Formats: sequence, structure tokens, C-alpha cells
Amino acid sequence: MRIEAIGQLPGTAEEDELGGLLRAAVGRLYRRFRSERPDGELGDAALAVLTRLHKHGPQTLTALSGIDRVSPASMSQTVNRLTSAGYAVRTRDAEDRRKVLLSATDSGHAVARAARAKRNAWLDERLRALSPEDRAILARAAELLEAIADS
Amino acid sequence: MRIEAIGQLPGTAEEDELGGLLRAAVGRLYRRFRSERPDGELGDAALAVLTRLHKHGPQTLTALSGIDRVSPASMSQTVNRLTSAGYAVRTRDAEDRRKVLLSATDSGHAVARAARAKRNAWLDERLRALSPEDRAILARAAELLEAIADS
DNA sequence: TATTGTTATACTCTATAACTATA
DNA sequence: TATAGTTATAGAGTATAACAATA
Repeated sequence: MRIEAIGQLPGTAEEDELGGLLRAAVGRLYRRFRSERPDGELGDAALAVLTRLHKHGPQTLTALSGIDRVSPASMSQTVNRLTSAGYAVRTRDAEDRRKVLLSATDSGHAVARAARAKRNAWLDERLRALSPEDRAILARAAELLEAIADS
Repeated sequence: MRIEAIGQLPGTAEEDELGGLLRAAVGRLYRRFRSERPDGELGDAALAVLTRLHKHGPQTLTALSGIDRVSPASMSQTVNRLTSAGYAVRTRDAEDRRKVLLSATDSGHAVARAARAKRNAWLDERLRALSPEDRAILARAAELLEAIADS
């Protein structure tokens, strides 16, 4: 606990506080999202991968693991849950046979659509209650947060 | 930049899409936060609880589980990790002996301070790179996201 | 040798069910 | 009976280490 010595300088207090507030808000909202999961459905990591395959088409395992900053080993296991459920398939790349392309199956696409509709219902309801200005702020914030996650 | 859509046709596809974009951004950033965890440190759930005890003082178990929308059983186990590490203590409420008050220990407070400094370093760096306008947007967005998580 | 992916193992986080203790 | 909390058990998600296959 010697790191206590790292004090926050007065001049940087505001943005320091923004970091803490942002982290807390993202953490709480993420856990809230997770708590909305209906029984027997895919977990959040698997659904995020399936949604990506649904929206952006086939991807290699390494690409998927890079996107979520997760180890390839971890992503391989998440993909196992999708293939076991019949929502995705592995295809060997013909040109570079080390690579594996993941694709959503027909039922995978259907599940991705349905899950989004169900799981975002309560979020959409809350967004509709906001002013157009606040929605615009959140739209811009979503872009900024994605950019930060990408960096 | 979707922010230009202010005042245009609220009620249709745009806010629908906002929900999906917001969920994706929050999910990706949360996983990014989690990937920054140094080896041997507390997990994100345990650190979130410790940070809360550090900032807001002693709380009952039920209160903590309500804040993170987690079952009391789950929170009890998260608290077990904190007490095992010596970062928090349980105290029986004298007036209602069913209740348990959780408090951060001295080393718990120190860890909360240190962990915040270490884990937010890269986030603070990215926030400093933004324009004051974008930081203001994120500050307001943090409030909105907290309010949504609370609702 | 380097890259791509997998399996084995272990830890965190979460849930439900069954339980104790107190009100 | 109702409330506050715990323990037991199981599943999702993650990591590292060790491995195989291909380039």
C-alpha cells in the first residue's frame, strides 16, 4: 500500500473525478444490463459475440478476442458455448488453414435479433423518457466510449 | 456524428439504435476496464464494493446487494473475499441483531485509494486528450447512465 | 520459428436452494 | 411469519500454461 504516495494534484482533480464517475457509471449500468438477462439465455459475453457475428459477418477467433480484449483461449471457450447451442459454426479458412472463421447460423441470427429486442426493452423505455438533448448527449457519449475502448 | 440528429423525428429507428449502441459501448468499455486489472488484485465486483465502503462509509449487506442489483447471497460471497483479504470487517448491528454492517479497514481504505489511482491511469490519460466539450458530454452522460442504472 | 487456435485448470462473479438467527 | 444473512452447489466468464497444426 505504498502507492498511497501517489497523490492527486489539485489542478487535475476535475478530470480525475470524471474518470472515477465514468468508471462507476459504466460498471453499474453493465451490472444492471446483466441482471436483466432472462433465465436460460446466453450470457453477456456470448451474446456480445453473437451480436457481432450477426451484424458484421464472419470473423476469425483472433479478431474476436482482440475486439473484447480477451485472451484467444477465453474467446475459444465463449465460442464453444455458441457452437454447442447451434448458434454459430466454425469454418476452416481455405487459404490459411490455421485460421478459423466464426459465423452465425440461421438460428443464431434469429436469437441475436430476439435477444436484442427483449433485453433492450427496458433501456429503450428509459431512453424515450429523456429529452432529445439528453439522447443526443448519450449518442455522442456512446461514440466517445467506443473510441476509448478501442484505444 | 449523430449529435446532429437533435430534434429530428424522435420516436422511430434512431432511439432504437441508440439503445443498442449504448449497450455495446458500455459492454465493451466495461470489459476494457476489467482487462486492465493488475495481477493478484481484487476483481471488479469486490473492488466496486470496497470503493463504495471507502467513499460512503459502512453499509448493510442488503443495501450493498441492492445497489449492484445482485442477490444477497452473491454479495455475501463478494464480501467474504474482502474480509478474507483483511480489507473489510463485519459488525453486528446492536439494535437489530439480524443486520450486518460492512466497513472498510485501514488497509481496505488504502487499497481502494491505490487501486483507483492505478486502474484509472489509462482512462484519465484518454480523457485528458479529449476536448473540454467532449469531457462535458461524458460528465453529463455519466449522470444520465447512473440515473438509468438506478431506475 | 512464428502464428492460430485448442484444451486443462483455476479463480471471480453470479444465481438458486436450503439453512440459521433474529424480529 | 417475515426479514437479514450465510453456506452449498453450479454455471458463465476469464486467465495462464501447455499443446497441436499450419505458415
